[in-house]
Amino acid sequence: MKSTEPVCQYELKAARDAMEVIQGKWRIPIVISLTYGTKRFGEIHRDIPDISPKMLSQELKALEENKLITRTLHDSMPVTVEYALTPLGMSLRELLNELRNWGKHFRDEIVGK
Amino acid sequence: MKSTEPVCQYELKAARDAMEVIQGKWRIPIVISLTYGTKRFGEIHRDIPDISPKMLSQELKALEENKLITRTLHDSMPVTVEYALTPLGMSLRELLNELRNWGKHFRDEIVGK
DNA sequence: GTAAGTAGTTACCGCCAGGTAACTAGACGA
DNA sequence: TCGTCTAGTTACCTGGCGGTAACTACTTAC
Repeated sequence: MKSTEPVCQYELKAARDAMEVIQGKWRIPIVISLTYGTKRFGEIHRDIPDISPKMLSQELKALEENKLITRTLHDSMPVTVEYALTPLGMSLRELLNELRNWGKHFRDEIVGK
Repeated sequence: MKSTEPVCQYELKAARDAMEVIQGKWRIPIVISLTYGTKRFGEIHRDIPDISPKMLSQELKALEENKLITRTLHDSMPVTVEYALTPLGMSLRELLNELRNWGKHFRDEIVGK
């Protein structure tokens, strides 16, 4: 028996691309937080209390580099910064839904039982 | 402004549960390989040539512990071992589809442009 | 007896994701 | 002038993910 599934090589690559962008402990939570609308640094931090400012800052930069979010600086009295999903970031919606659905399913099946 | 999205805490948790199981460089590729049917150690290895036997063995164990796959030993002439998806593993189908779809989309948008 | 194919295991090592703690810097209010 | 809000930055450290190489143990074929 030689190479088993030549077909799946392309499929594998696409899934890996997605995982690379999504990978890590904090990116998914950050994106989910932003699906509820534009938010400031501190607001995201309040949605995800156990992230450190260092990690939040670092992951926001990474997401911005991947064109999933935008960073907008407002010159208001105390300088505020607004983060928002780009269309590409919003296109994660379906994937996030499946992630949540399966997460619930998994918890019911394994942790629940 | 205080806590921003009390709703999203439950959603966040589910997505995190899913990510924890899926996380890492090799689990998704292994599961995808097994969606094409029951396979032996060497066959999976041929589908994913750049994984080392150590990592493959390690990740297969983790997937088995999470009840996503089963390991069956066959006492044939050369002992063979068959890995197969459990129903829970198969329930990843939709999530994997979204992962692939979005991976392609991302590649078109970012790498392509 | 030696090579090749089954399915792994073991030892060793490096890098970086992620955590903690402290610090920065400007503006506002008491 | 001290505390609090804004939004981060910097230094330091640890654990584990993942890589490489070598080795195990059994069977069949040459």
